[in-house]
Amino acid sequence: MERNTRQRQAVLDAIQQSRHAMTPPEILELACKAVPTLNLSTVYRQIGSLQDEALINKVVLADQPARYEKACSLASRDAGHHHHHFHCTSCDRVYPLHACPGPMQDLAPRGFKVESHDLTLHGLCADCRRTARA
Amino acid sequence: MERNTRQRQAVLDAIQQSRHAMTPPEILELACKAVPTLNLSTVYRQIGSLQDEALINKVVLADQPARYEKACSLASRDAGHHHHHFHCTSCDRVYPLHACPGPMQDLAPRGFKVESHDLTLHGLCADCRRTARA
DNA sequence: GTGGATGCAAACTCTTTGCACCTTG
DNA sequence: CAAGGTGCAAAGAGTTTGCATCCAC
Repeated sequence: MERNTRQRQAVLDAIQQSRHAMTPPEILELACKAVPTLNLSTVYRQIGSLQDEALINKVVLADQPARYEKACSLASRDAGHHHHHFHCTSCDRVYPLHACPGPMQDLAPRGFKVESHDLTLHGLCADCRRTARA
Repeated sequence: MERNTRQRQAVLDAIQQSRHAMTPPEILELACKAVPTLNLSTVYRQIGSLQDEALINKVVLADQPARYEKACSLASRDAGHHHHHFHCTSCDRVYPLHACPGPMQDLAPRGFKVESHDLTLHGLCADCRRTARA
């Protein structure tokens, strides 16, 4: 898939314009504003090719539906820049984080070899925290 | 659910005897050795009540099927002792970890409030590492 | 004996796929 | 015009539920 259809552009735009990772139904809803006939199957298919082309990343958190975010091409590291996520327990949005606690070999039992890690923080995002205080 | 049926005992035994977290089909397969007529629905229902009773924990890692592990009642902290997991990329097993890098408030953007975190390490477990070296 | 648990089948959610029609290059 | 994409509907995994039967208490 690489043909530049309206559907493809609508899906890509939806994901790139959002500050947080979105689920396929959310992507559909947003992209439908540009292409009303857009179908969930097409969203899934485009999500598939956009991932292959490394334009977007799949973000799956424990016990959460799959979400997709724009691949932040930090100009430096070519493929999937290592990062983590923050999950707001109030609005249920997932935001990218740019910090990382670093290597984790010491947390594993002796004999285990750590090759990578995933970290998710849960709490209140700035918007929800502000609202909660009002 | 609290009646002590053979099915309940078989499901609980299967989960408690394992050193690693198991998926529902794995639990079924193991528990079927004790109760051959055991059904996946029953496994799911028992998993549900065992969780309510805090005898087992659900472990869901990104892009992985749900798994269940015995709740390690460290005698100290009553409910769900905070811990993380190690996922072996070779044998696909999930092991509990007992170490934790600690609080993570500094990794979140300003304005965000961190309340908890999930961490998963990926790599080779001791068994697979040993095999790989042979 | 009776209410809760079980087994089976059907329903549900999320995702993928087959196929005829439509669109991009 | 031809290759590839789209929309719809149906098929698949994983999990839940309705219901008649069964069994622990």
